[in-house]
Amino acid sequence: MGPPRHKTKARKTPVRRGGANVLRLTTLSDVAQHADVSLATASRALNPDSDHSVNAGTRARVVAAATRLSYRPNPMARALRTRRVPTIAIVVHDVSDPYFAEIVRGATRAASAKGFLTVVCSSDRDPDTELRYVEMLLLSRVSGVIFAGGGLEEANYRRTMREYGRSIANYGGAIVAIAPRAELWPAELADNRSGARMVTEHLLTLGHTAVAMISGPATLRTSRERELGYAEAMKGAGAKPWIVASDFTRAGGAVAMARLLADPPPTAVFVASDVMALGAMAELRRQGVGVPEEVSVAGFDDIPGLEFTHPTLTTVRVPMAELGAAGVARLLGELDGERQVTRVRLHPVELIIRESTGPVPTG
Amino acid sequence: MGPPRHKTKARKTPVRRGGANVLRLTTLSDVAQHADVSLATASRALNPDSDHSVNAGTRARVVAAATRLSYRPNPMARALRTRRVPTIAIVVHDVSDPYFAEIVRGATRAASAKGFLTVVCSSDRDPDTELRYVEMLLLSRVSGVIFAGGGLEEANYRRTMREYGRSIANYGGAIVAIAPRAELWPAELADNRSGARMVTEHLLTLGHTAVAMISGPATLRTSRERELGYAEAMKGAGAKPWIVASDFTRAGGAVAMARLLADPPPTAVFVASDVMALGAMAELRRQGVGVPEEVSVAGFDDIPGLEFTHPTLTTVRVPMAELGAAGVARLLGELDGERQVTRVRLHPVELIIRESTGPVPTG
DNA sequence: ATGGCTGAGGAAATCCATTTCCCCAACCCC
DNA sequence: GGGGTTGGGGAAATGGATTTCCTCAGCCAT
Repeated sequence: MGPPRHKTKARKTPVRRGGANVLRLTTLSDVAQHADVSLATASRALNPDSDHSVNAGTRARVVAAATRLSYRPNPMARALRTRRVPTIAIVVHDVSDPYFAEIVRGATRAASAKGFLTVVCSSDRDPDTELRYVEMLLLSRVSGVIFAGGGLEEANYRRTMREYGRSIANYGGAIVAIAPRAELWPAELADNRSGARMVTEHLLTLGHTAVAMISGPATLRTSRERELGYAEAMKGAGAKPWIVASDFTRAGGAVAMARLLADPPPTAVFVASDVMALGAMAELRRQGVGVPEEVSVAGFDDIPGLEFTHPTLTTVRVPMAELGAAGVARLLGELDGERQVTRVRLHPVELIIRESTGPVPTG
Repeated sequence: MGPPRHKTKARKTPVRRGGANVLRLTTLSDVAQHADVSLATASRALNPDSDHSVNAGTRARVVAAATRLSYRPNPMARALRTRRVPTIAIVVHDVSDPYFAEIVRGATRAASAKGFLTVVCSSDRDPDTELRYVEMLLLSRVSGVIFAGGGLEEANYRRTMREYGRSIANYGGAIVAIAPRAELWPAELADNRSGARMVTEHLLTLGHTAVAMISGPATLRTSRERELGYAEAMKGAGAKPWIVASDFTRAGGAVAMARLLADPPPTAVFVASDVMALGAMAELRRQGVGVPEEVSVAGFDDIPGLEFTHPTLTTVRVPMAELGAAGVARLLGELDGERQVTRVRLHPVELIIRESTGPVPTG
């Protein structure tokens, strides 16, 4: 191999410190030495996208050395220079909600395929928790943030979030939303409004006129979009909208359904999420109300496992995992500077008719 | 403030590069300048755990300056030096499985309270995927890894995993398991065996003698532990064990139950996970078998929402979120060098009796 | 008074990859 | 042949915090 031409400072004997045998992974300078080139050339040979060209032969030598030593760049050192960690973050309201869990699954899979790790942040729908998380993300210089939960309506929250967003953009990070947000970052959204309209129309077509809706908290934009679609369909049929708001949880669905059953009950209920719908169906069963014989129920999202409920639940399929993956793809695109023409892209949803909806009871 | 006594190299005029207005967060050297001390002193003043002492007055000056400038250490620079990122990882089989989702929720919450971000890795129960993830984690120098999914039985997997484990330990990272693993890292485990014994005994006490078990894949240690508890209880009652293995999914549960119903069916079934149990119950309903009138069903885990199934499901409560949190606590303890006397700590589980189990049918 | 120790602070090395300047040779064009 | 470009390579700065190694003053014991 001959004597090294460069005086890249030779490494001292293998480091040991604190008595412990510290692992030393191979560094770029090891590679440079073995390939008999300078650090700069080694770096350029391995990052071909640079503007500085490298002779093909030299590059081959470097690449060979890197392979032989199974060199992996230290992400931290790289991050310190490039000001970005090869990690993305996904901010959800609650990982243990099947809707978000599914999104997270899609996102992590897509991210890891591109060599990115995924940090998951559960805000518990609390503006302050969410802001604290985003601050941590910003300080850690994650490459990007995907907001999977709908935006919250609160003045301070909105202002601070916008500020953090600017900071992230400043260091070269990107932000993408896969749920409706006032800040209007580039977004990949499910077509909530159409979905709600479709499912409501399905219920109307079955002959129902007293179609109530159980919606989520008014502070969540997702609720509002789904309400909008419902209202449109109802208006189109000349029927009177009838909305009860509650939490996006099983218990929330049960409570709301109990409230609906107190008055002369509707013959059909559109529930703004499957999780709530499961709670609502449990309440109906508890009160001995037949589904769909007495009351039809439809949900939204198509979370996994609805084929195993009784009766199986009619719903609107939101491509959750695909949304997560699309969010990642969009994020990485933004990082590469690809400005999309359409800032907000709508993903189609699909009506899935199962057993929980049926014709209006006669008599 | 007077002329600075130290020649900490003064920052050049605010940086602008690439035309973009790049945000410059305050650095330690800013703090040092404002407090009129050297970089080293500033660092030591803000990290009091060091062996090098700092005069109380000096520390106060530094802290004041840091507060005034709202200084936040750059995690990447710190990581480069300390060889560890302030991030932990949790490796699960599938985030969208409610069992793991719940664990992840507990873990992320506990981690963020301590200032750590949490990356989530879903292995899909594939040894190679899991290994790939762990390699990424190792290269990223995460502070620690929590294995939330049971270990897989495969020669190459075990060997490589052990190797990666050594590497992680070498750079000062920690590993903790919250599911049984042959590698036997420090562990916080649910008492699977006792739980399985308890629930089986519950069924036996109700008068059942033909108690079958639907278990998970044989390659998963979690399955094996639960089988062990079941077998113990059966043997104790002089009853013959009867195990059918399947996937840890709703579909897997349904398939296994169908198989059990083909032969002269059991009067009670212990299902090794709630998710499988939901599938099993759906299959029973599909075939018109009454629960618990004809067949009693019990699950394991107590995933959220079982109060809303019909009938509500008897199960064994595993403190999932607490396990996640305990894993984080244990991990951070290990990082601080606290060796626990008990490498493996067992968390008690609790039998939750609901509607799906009842006395053996007469006649 | 002198050697040794401790408390407190500073300069500089370190972690490792990227990037900015330079430099040199070869080549091209008047 | 002189001046200008370009391809290819190197040295050193950079990013920001931690840590090692010094230094110095003050204090105690001999």
